[in-house]
Formats: sequence, C-alpha cells, structure tokens
Amino acid sequence: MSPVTQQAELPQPAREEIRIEQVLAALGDPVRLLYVRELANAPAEGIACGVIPLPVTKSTRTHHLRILRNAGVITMRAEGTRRIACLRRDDLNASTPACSTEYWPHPTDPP
Amino acid sequence: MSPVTQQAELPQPAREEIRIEQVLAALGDPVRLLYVRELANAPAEGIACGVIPLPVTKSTRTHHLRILRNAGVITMRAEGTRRIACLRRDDLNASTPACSTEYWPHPTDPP
DNA sequence: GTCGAACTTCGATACCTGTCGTACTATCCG
DNA sequence: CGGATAGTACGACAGGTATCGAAGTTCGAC
Repeated sequence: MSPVTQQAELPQPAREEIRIEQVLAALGDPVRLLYVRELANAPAEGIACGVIPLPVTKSTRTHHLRILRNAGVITMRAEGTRRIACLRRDDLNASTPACSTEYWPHPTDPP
Repeated sequence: MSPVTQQAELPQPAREEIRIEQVLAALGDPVRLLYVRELANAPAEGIACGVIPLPVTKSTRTHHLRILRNAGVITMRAEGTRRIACLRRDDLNASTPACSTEYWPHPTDPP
C-alpha cells in the first residue's frame, strides 16, 4: 500500500454506492464538517488536502479524510506527494439530495 | 420535573437556534435516522412517539428522542401519558436546507 | 544521493455515547 | 383506590472512535 501511488483516484464508493447513513455520520463530526465547509469554498478542481487548517494532527486528519472519502463525500487523487481533494457535489446531490452541499452556512455567516 | 406536564411542548430550540452541526450529528446515528424516516411517513400532526418500533429499549428511545428534540429535528408535546412527536419540516428547511427532509430514501426504496 | 515535505500506517489511550436495567412519576381506566 | 400504560431519570457499563506520537513511504528539489 504505497501512500502516494501517482496514478488515479484513491478508492471511493461509486455514486450508486453512496449511503445516506454514511454521509450523515461522516458530516456529524465537527472536524469533518469544518473541513467539508472549507472545501466547499475551494475551486471545483479541488485543492491540496493539507492546506485546509484543522485543529488536529496530521494523522488524525488522515483518519477524517478517509472517512469522508469512504462515505463518498470527497474525492482524492494523488499529485506528486500531495493529495488533491474535492467535494463530490454532483454525486451527493444525485444520490443523497437531503445532504445537498449547496447551502452549508458557517455559524458566523449571515443566512 | 414532571415527565408529563399536560401543557405545551417540551423544550426545544427555536428555529433560529437550530445548528446544522447538531442536526447532522443527530441524524448520524442509525437508530435516530430510522426513527426520523418513519416519522417522515407519519401524518403531519404527528404520532405518539412510542408507536414507531425501534430496536432499543424504552430508556434508550427516550435518550435518542431527546437528542433529536434538542437538535431541533422533532417536536414533542404531551397528551395525557403520551408524547406526540412530529418532524419540524419547515424549521429544518428554513434553517438548514442542506438537511432537507423531503427526500430521505430508505435503503430498500427505489430512487 | 540526500534532505525535506506530504501523507499514511500502526498502536495506544482516553473520552464519548449508545445501551441497558431499575426506579420513579404521571395519567387513564376500571 | 388500585392497576396498567407511557414515558422519564439516573447510574453503570461496554464499544466505538477521535486523538496522538512514532515510524515508514513516496516524491520532488537541491
């Protein structure tokens, strides 16, 4: 299991395999919700997964990103030593519209 | 603290107080999601909170219902010895549209 | 080749929380 | 009144999981 395989995306569920239970459980954690919110503001092509600040260590970050990826919330692809993460907006809207990412206000954001 | 106070609703957040973090965390538990899904099929006036079957004991049910209520997902009002529960559809759609209850397919339901 | 940066993996730990059983309260009905 | 029903409160426990640190891997740059 090489951590950076150079090619293609890391394992993730296909659109039809996305389970709303998994998505909700993934989003239920404050750290993961924080991450996804930041990612939602990033360009659609995605950003390096490490650039979003999180109040946890690197290994914990890896843990949370794997959960988000396994749930089908995000995609990650390798680019050199980096992982580019992006939100699976279309897949989420198609498979679990109840979890639509189009409106996730921050606590401080005005509605 | 009388368990059945005869009057009014049990404490719950106002619409403006509903936090998407809380809602997502509440829905992240399989037992609670099961409950909410069943409740979503019930008449809009609500149903006695005990009639929805759950694979847990009464006290655990109380625990889960309190979490759903505190998160703003459901309302409960006393009627005799019963609690009538109903989904806060409008409040959820207004405060956390990302958690819109209008489409929560069951695993076995066809999309 | 060597170094550093970016992540992952693994093991250990500590906390959270879902679970249950028991006891208790309130209401309804006979 | 007494019993049955519906639900809550509380304490205890176990499993899950979020967390960290240390070690390892890959890649890019010098």
